[in-house]
Formats: sequence, C-alpha cells, structure tokens
Amino acid sequence: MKVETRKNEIINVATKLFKKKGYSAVTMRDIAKAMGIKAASLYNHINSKQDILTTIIISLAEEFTNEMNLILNSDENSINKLNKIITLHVKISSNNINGMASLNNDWMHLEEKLDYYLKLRLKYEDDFREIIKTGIKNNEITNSNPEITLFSMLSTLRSLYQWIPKKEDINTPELINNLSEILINGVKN
Amino acid sequence: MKVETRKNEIINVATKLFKKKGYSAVTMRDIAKAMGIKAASLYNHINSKQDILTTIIISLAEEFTNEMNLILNSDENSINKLNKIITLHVKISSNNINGMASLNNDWMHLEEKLDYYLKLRLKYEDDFREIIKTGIKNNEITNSNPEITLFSMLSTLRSLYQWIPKKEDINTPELINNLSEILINGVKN
DNA sequence: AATCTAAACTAACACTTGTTAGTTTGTTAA
DNA sequence: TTAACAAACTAACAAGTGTTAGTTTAGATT
Repeated sequence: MKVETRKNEIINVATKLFKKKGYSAVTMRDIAKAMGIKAASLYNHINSKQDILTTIIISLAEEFTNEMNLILNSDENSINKLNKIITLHVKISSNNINGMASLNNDWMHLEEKLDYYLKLRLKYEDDFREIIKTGIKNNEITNSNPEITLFSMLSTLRSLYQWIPKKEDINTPELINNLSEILINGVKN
Repeated sequence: MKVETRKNEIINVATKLFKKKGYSAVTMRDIAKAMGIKAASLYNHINSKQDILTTIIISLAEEFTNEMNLILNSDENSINKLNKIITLHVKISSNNINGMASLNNDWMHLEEKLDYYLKLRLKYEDDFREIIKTGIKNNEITNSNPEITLFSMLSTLRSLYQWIPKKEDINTPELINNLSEILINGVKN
C-alpha cells in the first residue's frame, strides 16, 4: 500500500526540509535541488507548495482524530485511557518525525484547509480534556486544574518529535513506560 | 530604564508578527504596515531584519542563562531547585509571550549569533540535567531515565507561552503552584 | 534666523519567489 | 514500428524580497 511514487518521494523530501527550516523558509528550488531536479519538474507530480503542506498536516491530524475516537470508545478507566494517548503520540511521532514538525509549527500556513485543521485540533483537545475531567470525578486523577493537567501532558507529547531522533538508544516500549511513569506518577520520590 | 524608543516599538511590533506567522513569513513591509510607515523608514531605527530576531532571542536566552546560574548556586535541595526553574519559566514567559515564540520556533534562522545561542541552550540543558541527576542520587527524585524527566519538564515549560495568553483567568502564583504540583507529583491520585 | 536632528518619505536596486507553457527524452505497450 | 506516457528540461512571468540612496518635513536648540 505504501508505494514509493515520485510524488511521495517529493513529499518526504519536502517534509524533511520543512522540519529543518520551516515551511516559509523552504523554496521550491530547495526541494528540487534536494531531489536532484529542477523546480519546474516538481509540478509534474504535485499541484503546489501549499498542497504539499496540506497533505502532510491533514493526514496526521486525521490519524490522531481516528485513534482518539477508538480510545474514547474503549472500555478502560481514565488512567488507562491516558496511557493509550501516550502510546498513540509515541507511535505516530516515531513514524513521522519530520511530519510532526510541520503539524506543530506550520499549521498556521495552511490556507483552504486551515479551518478544518483547527476543527480537528479543537475536538482532539476537548476529548482529551473530558478524559481528564472524568478521571478527576472518579478520584483516579489529582484534582488540580484540569486545564493545566491537559496542557502539561499535551506539551510533552507534542514535543516528542524533537527528542525521539536524539535518543536512538531508547526503544519505543521503554519510552512509553518511562513517559507514562513520569507524566502519571510525577517526578518526586 | 525601559524607555519606549521608536526602535523598541518596532521590535515589539515585529515580535508580535513573528509569533503569529514565524520569522520567515513576516516581511519588512508587514512590520512597516503594522507601524503605519513605509518599509524603508524602518531602517532609520534598526539595522536589518536579522538584527531584530537576534535582539529578541539573545536577550531572552541570556536572561535564562543568568537566572539558571543563580539557581545552581542557591543553597536548596533538588526539588526546590526544580520549583525555582518552574517559577523562572512562568515569569519570563508571562513577561515575554511573543518573544518566547521566536526563541522556541525561529532560533534556527539566527545567522552570526546561531552558535552562541546553541552554546547557551546546551549549557542550560546540561545544568537542568545535573540538578535532576543530583536529585536522583539523593533519593529526592524518582529514578527513571533522567533524560526523559528533563525532556518532559522542559517541553511543558517551553510551551508555556502558548497557553498563558489563553488562560487570563489564572494568576501567576496559582499557575506556578499547579504546574509544580503536576510536574513534581504527577497526575495520579 | 540658522542649525540640528529624529523620523518619515520616494524611487530604485538586484535578487528570489511560486508557477506556467511548451518541449525533449527515454522507456513501455500495442 | 508506432503510440503513449512518465518525467525531466529550458525559458520566462509577475509579484514580492531586503535593503540603499537621497530627499523632505517638522520640531527643538543654538
């Protein structure tokens, strides 16, 4: 299913460059040079620069949305749901290190699809918040400000793409365990 | 001491635009328009676009560096040092919401000062890591992977600038307390 | 009245930007 | 052999880029 078409190659190269310098600082000539071709040749395969960004971001956003729905409908307590969310972020981030950078840093450069993206993100945060609130109600989760709990977890999970590539010595299950330990149980002995 | 010179006005306006769209996507004509003047007029006050970015980022990075030195040399246990770091981030982020966006997202567009910035950041992370390791040695801090503990705390603290402006109903001391509670003690009841 | 100065202006520069049009090349299918 | 196609090319475009040079304006200082 994951055929390496020329179009996919271009998107992958672009994604890597977007991570390094950000969408606005990357030119079509940069992408072409990294492919070993001329800028005009890119347009045999892609429609526009904006289209590349949209493809990268929307596919990731929809993946998060779909998985969050599964977690919401799963028959687990709140702590286990949080652990599933941690796993979800580690998995998607590991498999899309470069794309996650665009999702986090360049979503504001979306044009036609900006509203759709914002809708998905808002829904994701609402679902996450509801899990925390339910956990507090059920005495599973500390009764601090749920907004700050949400923010703290989400900040860490959204930054994973920056750290995973630097720590190649740590494997996925270990990362999930450690993250779960720290986010859920805290730092103090 | 904080005189509102024309130069400072320009830097403030630029900082706000940089937060919204990123350094590369903001043009000198954007900044000029927001000031109600022509782009060429900006150059009566500033040397270059690059100079604006450098001013924003380096002053913040040096502020973090200086405060970290005070914390390192303070006579406190490790948990209290972590709390001081949390306070530091909340304070600087609150007072420089827009600048913190550039520090986090546009540091790679620094030119001459890039190496200097990277040196400061590396030192900051090393100092932070040492505090965590000492805390583990003294049995104050959970013996998980210190790299993940560092990453988790730093991710949350570096994202503060995104959340503080949305939560105007929460005051600084309350934010510090809640953050400290969640980061140090975790989420679980 | 003459001078200085801060801060704006117009006009232009050399270069870069995303993108289009039309063409060429080499490989595969009929 | 011929036709079709994927994928590259050259050339060019209109608009936008950061920045410089030189000038004008108006208020403050001598």
